Amino acid sequence: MTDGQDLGITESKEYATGEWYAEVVQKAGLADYAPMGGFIVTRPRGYAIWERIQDYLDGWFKDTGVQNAYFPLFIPESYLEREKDVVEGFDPEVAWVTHGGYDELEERLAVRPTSESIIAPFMAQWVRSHRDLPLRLNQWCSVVRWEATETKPFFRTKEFLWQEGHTAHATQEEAWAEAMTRLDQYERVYEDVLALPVLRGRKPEHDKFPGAHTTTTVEALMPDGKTVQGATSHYLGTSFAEAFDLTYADIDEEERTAHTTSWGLSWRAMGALIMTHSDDQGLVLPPTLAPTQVVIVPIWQEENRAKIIEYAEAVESTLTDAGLRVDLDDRENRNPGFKYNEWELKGVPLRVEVGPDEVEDREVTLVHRPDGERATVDRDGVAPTTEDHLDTVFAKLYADAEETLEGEIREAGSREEILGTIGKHGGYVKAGWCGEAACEEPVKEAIAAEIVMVPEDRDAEPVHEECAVCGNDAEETAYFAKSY
RNA sequence: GGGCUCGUGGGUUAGCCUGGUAUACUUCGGGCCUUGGGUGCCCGUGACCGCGGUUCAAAUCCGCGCGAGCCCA
Repeated sequence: MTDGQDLGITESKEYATGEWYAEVVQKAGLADYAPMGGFIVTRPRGYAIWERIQDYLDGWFKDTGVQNAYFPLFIPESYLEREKDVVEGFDPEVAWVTHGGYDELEERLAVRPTSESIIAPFMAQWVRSHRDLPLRLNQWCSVVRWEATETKPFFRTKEFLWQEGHTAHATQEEAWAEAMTRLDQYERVYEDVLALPVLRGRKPEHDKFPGAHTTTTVEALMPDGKTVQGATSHYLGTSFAEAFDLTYADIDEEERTAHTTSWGLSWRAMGALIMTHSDDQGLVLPPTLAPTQVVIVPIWQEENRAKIIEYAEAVESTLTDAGLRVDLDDRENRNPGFKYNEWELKGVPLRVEVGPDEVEDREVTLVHRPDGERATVDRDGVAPTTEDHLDTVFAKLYADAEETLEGEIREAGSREEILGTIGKHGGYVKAGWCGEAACEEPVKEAIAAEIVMVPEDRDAEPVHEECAVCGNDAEETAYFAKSY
């Protein structure tokens, strides 16, 4: 036990989720709080996770016709105003630059809260004919939204890292397909990389991206029963193209307005990752993202030390040669128990122990981070065996998260039942809904739960015939949940 | 938006009520010791969130800020 030494995690995930989360983020070395409220410093171990998420997504984007570009951090006010819905949507949380050095600027500059209004004008310039379409641009950058509400590392910070994709297409069908391709990729990155099952859906009309025709989302459920909007993909229709004059000459020489999309995933994905898999021992990472996938801890006595280190080093090169990310922890002044605890805190998915017993029998002992399961396996073929165990660790994480999700989708037929069910269990509650934002209000007021999504398929039959709140005919199924 | 709690070396913390010398663990640097779940010893570096007030004297009391966390809306 720690016995007064607070090297590890001291808060309980189950009983003090917020404090626990803050402690994991800091003690696992992912981030520190910056001197300005609402900002964080991302440390190398945290940034490495983000880089891996980037690597996966960026590769898929490029495989599907996307090109990366970079647009300025600042957006002139006059540009921002060209799409009035966007201005109104983000106005309260835009940070403004008013001075350059000692001089007041003639026109103030917005720190981008999102970049549609600076990217679209250039897309309009670059698109002349149908031959220039589709145009698919993406940028990895940070944006600033001056949130009034409380912040939490990675989940909600005033500046956050993300990617924003912006595309233009000749037809609605193509643009819609584009939005779906990106939603598929977001679902895939959550499920295959982060080991987090998600729900796919649409945002209700009153909660769409400002100016969008349709906003689609992937939602992940956190262990405290709140949902996180994991990523969004918007079909913007022609409204943005109209505002920015993004038109093209079609094959029949007619001038037509393009259909556009935008889509983004932020480092909030990391917040969901940490929150879901980690435990009272500290960080838990899936092998796909862990900066160190395997840590080798040698266990020696004075007389056999050289032999054991040599054996451990050989195991290290075998695993490294197989392409795994391996650390050999041969620090002198730390005993094995200390090292176990430290690497568990830092989220290394698999530990390899080699001591006199293993050397004697030409074996190694593997220990899974999530549950401590151990297996002693042959030294021969240790690389493929280790890879199998890493796959198993991933599967365990996914299965746990999936089990949680499946048990947390419930139904309710009345306002009281919605309130009662979410109040008692958290999670998602499906209910019939007439489509009026007004029917969300009583639920929002009472327990701060919202309609976080509706089914992707607009024609899907509602779960009940009547709106659970007003009793009128239900148009669709609303998923109510508390949200991060 | 409303309420509550908290802020002391890099991390964790004692001291605060009852004003006067700041405690310990850990990290880090140096030295010794040496390992199957946070090993022990010695030396060293290192802190009272900011501003104002009360006072001979403020980490401590008061006010205002800033920051963090929680609860409610």
